Amino acid sequence: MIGKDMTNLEIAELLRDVAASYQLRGGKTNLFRITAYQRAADAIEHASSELKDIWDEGKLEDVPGIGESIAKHLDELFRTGKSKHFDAVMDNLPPQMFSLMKVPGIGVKTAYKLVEIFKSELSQENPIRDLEKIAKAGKIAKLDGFGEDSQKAMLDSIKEVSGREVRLLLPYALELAHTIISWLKKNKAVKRADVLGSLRRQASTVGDVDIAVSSSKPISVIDHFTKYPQATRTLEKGKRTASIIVPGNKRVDLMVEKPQSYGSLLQHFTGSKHHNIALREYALKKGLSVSDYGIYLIDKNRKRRQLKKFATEKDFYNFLGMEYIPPELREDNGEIEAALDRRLPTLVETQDIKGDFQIHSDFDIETSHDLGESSMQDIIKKASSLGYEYLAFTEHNPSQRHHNDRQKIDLLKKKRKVVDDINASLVEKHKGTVVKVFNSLEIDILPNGKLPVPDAGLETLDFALVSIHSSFRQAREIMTQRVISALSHPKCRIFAHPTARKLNDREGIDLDWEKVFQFCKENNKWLEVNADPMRLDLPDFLIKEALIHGIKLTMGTDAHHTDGLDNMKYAVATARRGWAEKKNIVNTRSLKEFEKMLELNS
DNA sequence: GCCGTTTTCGGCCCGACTGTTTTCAGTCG
Repeated sequence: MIGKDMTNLEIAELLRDVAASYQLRGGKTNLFRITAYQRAADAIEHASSELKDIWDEGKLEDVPGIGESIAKHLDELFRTGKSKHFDAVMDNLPPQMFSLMKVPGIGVKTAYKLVEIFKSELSQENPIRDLEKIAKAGKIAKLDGFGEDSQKAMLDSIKEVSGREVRLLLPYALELAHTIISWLKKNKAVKRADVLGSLRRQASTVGDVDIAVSSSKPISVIDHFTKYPQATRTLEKGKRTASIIVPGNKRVDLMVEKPQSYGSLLQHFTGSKHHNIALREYALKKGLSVSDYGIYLIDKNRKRRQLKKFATEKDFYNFLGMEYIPPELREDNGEIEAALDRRLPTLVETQDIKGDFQIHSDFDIETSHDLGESSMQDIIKKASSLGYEYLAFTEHNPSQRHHNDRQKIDLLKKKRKVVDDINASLVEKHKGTVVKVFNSLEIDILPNGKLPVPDAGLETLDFALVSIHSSFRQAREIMTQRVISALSHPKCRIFAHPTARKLNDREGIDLDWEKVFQFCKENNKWLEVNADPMRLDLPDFLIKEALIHGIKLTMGTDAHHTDGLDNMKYAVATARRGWAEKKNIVNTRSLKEFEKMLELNS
């Protein structure tokens, strides 16, 4: 494989393999080099742009965790397809061991030992499958340092590892978490239970579910937890924590803490790991040692003296001289510095939203894509119940293939009249009643950047969304021009689900975001945060970039049924992860303000 | 190997659980 073609994930994996190799060759002397490589791997895996592009711009060393040395090796990797240094470190180590390490419970030492012993039986193509055969034959239990229990655990892990590829989307993860919390609350010893981890930080997908319980009887709580009826296996069970596997091979972790220290546990277990590490490193410099039990004061000899406990997270952050940091921001992305300077954003909330800007009704304009299932009237009723003042009907454009321009225009005029009639009938009964519906449309951006709707059709609209539903793999320059060309029409105000990604399914398109951001800023175009749990698009890291460029966002649920309007909270969550405030979101404005913004450019 | 609101040298987050052990190594989050 040429280095240039490597994805961030593949490069991260390579660096982790290098770290593992160092661990094997004298882990003691290389202790910090190992963590350095692991940190670099983490940084690259979480980087918001492709490392290749960062390398193109000569900015490898700007990535935190990549210094002079690793940058040099990566440069060689990108130029020539390999790094002599990485190769030398991994030289003489059997490649099978790196595969075996993908099985939970098998680390560097175990993997190496297994390959040494079973070298002839472990193929390079699928060593995990071969290991399963070996374990099934009972050969693991007979080894020094292993037994029946570890052999069984190994077999269970191998069985689960293949089914764990797909990460849970937010709604399913939430449902799972709440089912388990309901079960936990059947135990009287449970004072309080909370969803923590990446689910509390509202990440777009969730790998496992973390739950914290406040209780003075942890043993009883843990015992009850491991008896969860749907659990397929107990992974571990201690005095304070436990883990189970539930159907779908999802892992659920539990931690229990006494009420007086519960704030510290919430903080610790919410993560992210990187946030906590950065926080603890900062604390150390201040003579404080942070753990999940609280904060220790340390003396000159680095001895821990006194433990300060925290019942709430707010107390915890304030003690460190910081503002309370909302969970969505805890990614070690500048939030600690901002919290120290008291300049954290006041994040947008669901109740700030005054309208939904992507809804598909069942009004049939003969679209090429899917039609909505609910009537305009039912949607208005639902929107009113959510406290909205306005909304936009954004069915897909009439299909290209089955209509000539005349027919498209007729269809759009028909819809215009229906929307006008509805608006004439709407009266404000009380605050939070929909008083205006906008006549909009979600228009495909054709591969050549043109719109499948003639100008006379566009004229019937209040404003339009444009989005990509085909030819996802165009080259960056072509794709960028395609988007800008479509957005150039004065009626086109919103670029909907801009990356076109589908979580667990499809990567986003390749765009020159810098150019798109600049175009949007200069021409008063808005970027959508799509609330569909499969999309959550713009993604959080691009939202943060867009806001730095001074771009405004809109929020739409992409609902095809009245139930879909309830998804707005997921768009809000994604925007919060991108540091968005109320003022950054167009549909937090009053109807009057929004209409003024609309006139500006149309 | 990385990094800097003490530092360009001397630090580097903190803890739980398991299995096979007689005090701990390995793995994980």
